[in-house]
Amino acid sequence: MSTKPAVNGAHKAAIRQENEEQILAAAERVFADFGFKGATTARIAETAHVPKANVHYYFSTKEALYRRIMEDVCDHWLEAAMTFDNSADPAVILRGYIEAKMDLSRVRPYGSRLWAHEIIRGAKFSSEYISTTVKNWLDSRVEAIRGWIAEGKMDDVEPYTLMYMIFATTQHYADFGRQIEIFNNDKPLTDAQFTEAKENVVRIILKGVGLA
Amino acid sequence: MSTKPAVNGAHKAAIRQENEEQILAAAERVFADFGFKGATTARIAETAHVPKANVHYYFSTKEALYRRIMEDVCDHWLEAAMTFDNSADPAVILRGYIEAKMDLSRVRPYGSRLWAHEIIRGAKFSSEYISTTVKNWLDSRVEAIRGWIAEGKMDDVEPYTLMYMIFATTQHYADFGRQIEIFNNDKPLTDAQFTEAKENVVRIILKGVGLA
DNA sequence: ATTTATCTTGACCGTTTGGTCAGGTTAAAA
DNA sequence: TTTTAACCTGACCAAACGGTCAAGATAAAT
Repeated sequence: MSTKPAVNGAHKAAIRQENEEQILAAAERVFADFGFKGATTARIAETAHVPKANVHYYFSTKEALYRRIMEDVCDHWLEAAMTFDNSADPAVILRGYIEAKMDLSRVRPYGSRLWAHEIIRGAKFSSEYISTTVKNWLDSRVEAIRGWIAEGKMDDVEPYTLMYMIFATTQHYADFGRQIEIFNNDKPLTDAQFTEAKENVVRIILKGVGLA
Repeated sequence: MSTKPAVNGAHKAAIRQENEEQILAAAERVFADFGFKGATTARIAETAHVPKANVHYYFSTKEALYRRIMEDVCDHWLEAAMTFDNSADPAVILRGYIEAKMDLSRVRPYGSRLWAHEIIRGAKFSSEYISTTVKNWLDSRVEAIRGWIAEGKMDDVEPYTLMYMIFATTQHYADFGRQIEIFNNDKPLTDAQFTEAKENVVRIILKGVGLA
């Protein structure tokens, strides 16, 4: 019985896609909460509402699953990175990048936390990605900032320090979200509060480097 | 044979103290690197150069050891917090606090990383400490900042956002030290580089809030 | 209707984990 | 010198872990 005739093997493909997505979403949460070693396949399975053996059917090992999620996180990060183009006005570019990173922390906090775990642990899985892709991107932005400084468009600040400050502050809203929540009387920041925080971060940094 | 006569039970006490210190130092490193679940008692023992059973002789459980270290970390944090007094000039106070926190990240990076693990995981062991001691401290500093703003001494910025920015940026140099190292051509920041970073962080933030 | 390929899962396995303990050693007290 | 209290540790254990597998269910192809 059953089985929509459907075109080709559409149903099977849909099942696969839905299960993979469910497992990936669950794994992102669990890895973010407990780190690679602390996360258990049993908990990932439970969170995804599938039996543990099914997790291994779709992803051969725990490490394979972890690497796959790290790729996704990096893809999203690269997307935000692209908002930092070299064309327009420095103040516009920095504002856009800071806002994009703040929004990323708001919308995908688990990815940021996962990244934090990975780095604190010593970047065992991703040191190559950092030392190539990310470093190349960062170095080119640092050069852009040096150019702006040379043109007298902004203060003479150490560019890496500025970039680290942006990384740290924006990601703090994801990585230390629980702490912020406690300080905010055990309530998550409202959209209004978050928007206010975002505006203040932009304002302080832009003024701090002489762009306001 | 042997046994320096020594005064009273001085030798035994010294043995106890040295072993406890060795185990605590090892545990701080291992917990910081792997988080609570990821850290193993075997690895802590190995790092401390004592048999695993000896770890349990001095600290009943892994959790007891973890809690003890969290206390030590909090004590150090409180020390730095005390540099943020309400008396002097806002610029002097903020500069002093930022520098103290930067130095803490440099000298005791493991403590900062341990804290990061703890918060990312949801602050299971320390939410009470945060919602009482730390929150009281933070709220009183926020009030001080509001006072400075009211007196026209600095820009009208959202005080929590400013404090989070200071937390995030200063702790970034400990928590994401490995990432910074990779960006710095796989070499740890030299003292000169770190001093430059510290000065830049102070300068950008002070100017950013209208204190320079 | 039959075959084939994919999906599903309870039960199982070897390893690692936090923690225990008996029996020994060493140093302080009597 | 003897006794006592503290320190030390190899060997061990039950629980939890990542991963496997055989056997069944379901859907697509023939």
